[in-house]
Amino acid sequence: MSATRDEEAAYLREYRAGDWPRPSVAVDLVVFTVLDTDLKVLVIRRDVHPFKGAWALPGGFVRVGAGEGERGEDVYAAAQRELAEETGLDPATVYLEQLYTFGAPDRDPRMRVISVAHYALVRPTLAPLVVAGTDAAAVRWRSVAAEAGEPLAFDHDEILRVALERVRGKVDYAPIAFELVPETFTVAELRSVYEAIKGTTYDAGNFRRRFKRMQTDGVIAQAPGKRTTGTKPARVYRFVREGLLARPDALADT
Amino acid sequence: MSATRDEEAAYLREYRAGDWPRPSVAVDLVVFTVLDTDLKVLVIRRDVHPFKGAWALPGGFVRVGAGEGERGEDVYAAAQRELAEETGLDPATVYLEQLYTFGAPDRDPRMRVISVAHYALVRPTLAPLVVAGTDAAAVRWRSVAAEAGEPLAFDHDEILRVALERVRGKVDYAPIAFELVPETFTVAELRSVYEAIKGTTYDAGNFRRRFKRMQTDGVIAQAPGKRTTGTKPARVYRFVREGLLARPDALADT
DNA sequence: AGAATAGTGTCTATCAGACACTATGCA
DNA sequence: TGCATAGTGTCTGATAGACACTATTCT
Repeated sequence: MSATRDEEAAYLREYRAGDWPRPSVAVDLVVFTVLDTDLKVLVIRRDVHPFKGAWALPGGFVRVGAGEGERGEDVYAAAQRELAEETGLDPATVYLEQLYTFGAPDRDPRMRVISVAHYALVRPTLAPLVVAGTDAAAVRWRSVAAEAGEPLAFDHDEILRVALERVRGKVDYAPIAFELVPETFTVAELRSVYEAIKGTTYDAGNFRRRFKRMQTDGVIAQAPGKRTTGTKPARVYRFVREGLLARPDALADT
Repeated sequence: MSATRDEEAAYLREYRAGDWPRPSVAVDLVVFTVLDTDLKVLVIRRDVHPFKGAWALPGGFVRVGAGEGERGEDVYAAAQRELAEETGLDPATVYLEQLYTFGAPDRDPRMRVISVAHYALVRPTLAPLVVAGTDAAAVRWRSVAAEAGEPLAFDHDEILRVALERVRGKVDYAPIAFELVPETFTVAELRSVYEAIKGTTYDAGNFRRRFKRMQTDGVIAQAPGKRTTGTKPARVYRFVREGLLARPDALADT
């Protein structure tokens, strides 16, 4: 056993990475927010070739060390870094999760690029802080509605489609809607987020009942004060992350 | 617009991939089956360094073209190829789906390797066909039970954990259990698969009711003949893949 | 006063868990 | 004949959808 370990140490000392061709690995980001009861995705206008002038998802390459001891950054760290660089958002304030890896050989006309897509959820209170990064001519919150605009660059329409599918599915069993409301929120505000994500309407009364269940489960707690969006001021609540600990398996991924 | 396209064509003609360091990209496979009412995962004994002699998940590198025109294979195709090479299974007869991408900088002691993990579901009727591939000393169906054996090589215990989580969650809303029974099956056989996956027991009567609902929904159809596993022979059924078309959004990923 | 939203309560259908029960084929 | 498994039926509690209704505040 120890002999095997010594042998392995020797093997690793002598090991030189073969010269098999390697792909570039990128991260692409599907950044969502909800503005005016509408689900939006962040797109940037490409300032460089290829697809110069087209809208695209933000993204960039994973930094890989040159070999000798230096290994580079984690894939998730790369997603966080690109989020900060390309949008100006602080990763600590944003929900970020790996989505799917897209590896078609010709998805980038320049060379072989395998992209590990992630999606992010940004509170509407933070959405206005977004600024264009260095290699983008502009940033825009685009509606995810089907009719919304020209095709995106690369396979980004496909990535967006998968991200939408994921978020629409996950919102039913994981507490991700809370990542798309301000720190404190009213029942109607949370309902509006669900409606924007699912693309349907929910009965106000029934949604309220669901809301109350989350409150008795300790997932939601009342916050001080009231907020008046329309006519009558409404109570405000906040998300209790620790409340989830009471519910088994609710931490599946968050 | 056309000017831009010409410009882009020229750009691509001139484009030479930069010499940024690139990672190796691999696929790892979590291959499940159910044998003797127990969920098993396929592990191979490593015949080479590193982790020589340890059990590991099957896997291998994605083939990337050398550049000039040749781009190499799709990531999913690489997973199919590795499945065939390392286990002898025909990818056409096996359910295979991308799981998650593992990209910690030091997950492989040799060099930077980013692995796109997939999971596969193999019918018990095909499980005995598995044979060891070229760079494995042995193959084994190992129980996924927590107490089952020594740690796996690399971060494969973590990959297995994520795969289990995915399958346990997905079996409740997608028809993946049918990939783990023979072409025709009894109610008890399907129940046994659910029990193996979830690690619990289901009331036979209640499960039967659920089964019947799938039948009226057109997802399951009765097949000719009966099968006798214990005492009394039971009716056999088959999965009707097209039956899902009647149910909206049931095709989410399958 | 009227409009609009906040908030409450009821009826019904669906589904899961617990469990009692009958039916059938094999040893 | 007994036993194990196949297969049926009932009761109860939780939840979602539809919808009627009251309460409060702003204009």
